[in-house]
Amino acid sequence: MDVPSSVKDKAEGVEAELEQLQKENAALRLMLQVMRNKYKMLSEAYFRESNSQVPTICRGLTRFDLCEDQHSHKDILIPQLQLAANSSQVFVETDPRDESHIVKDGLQWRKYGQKVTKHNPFPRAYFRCSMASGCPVKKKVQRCMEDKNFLMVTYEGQHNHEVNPSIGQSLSSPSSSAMTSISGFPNSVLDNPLRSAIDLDLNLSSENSSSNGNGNGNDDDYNNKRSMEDYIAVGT
DNA sequence: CGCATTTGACCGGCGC
DNA sequence: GCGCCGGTCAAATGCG
Repeated sequence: MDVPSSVKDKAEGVEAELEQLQKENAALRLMLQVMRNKYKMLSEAYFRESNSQVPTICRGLTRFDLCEDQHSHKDILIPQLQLAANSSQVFVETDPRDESHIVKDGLQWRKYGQKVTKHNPFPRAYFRCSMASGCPVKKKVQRCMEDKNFLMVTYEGQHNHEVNPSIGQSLSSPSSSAMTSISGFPNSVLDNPLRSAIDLDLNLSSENSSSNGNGNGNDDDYNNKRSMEDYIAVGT
């Protein structure tokens, strides 16, 4: 019983895409989980602080962390978001056995410390930007406790030098197969939480359309991708 | 030999 | 005041 090679190719293509989508789905689930945790912490902190009338400092919380329920807390969250405007967090999928803390984000970093923190058994590595002398940007890299396949990378500060615009693209290079920006990395234009969510969706589609081979897919591939996306869109 | 990394020591902020 | 914890420093070490 012969199966036409074109059908076989299609099936393989769909399988590959399915695998890719499953990876992305895992990344999104993880992100959602982290967001839930942070939102829970934030809301608890807010209700605690609002009782005592003491301003809440929410360093480390980012715009996208808060967008999930922004409509109900819009008024109180905005000042806190501005406090965190200089920091951002991304997730990078890596081999869980890889302990190098290396994230290929297109910048040069110099490691200056490593610590084991209380709530995460995995060591946290501290890096400084070494692309220009005196650049104040730092990043922290730590394996995500919820999913060992991901590194949590926290950037702080703004570069005092030119940053190649293509760096943003390198963030989702094959070496980091699922890199999901949580919020306002200085070189990514994420002006508001909703924009972040929209970008995320667009990335899913655009990554799919370029992830399968040379990026010059033929019409069949295109149709397969469309139907797969349509299928997923209907299913959600 | 120069530069990057490692790692224990140190410091400052915060809560009790 | 004390202890805990996260972040940084700096000497030792490794590597090209």
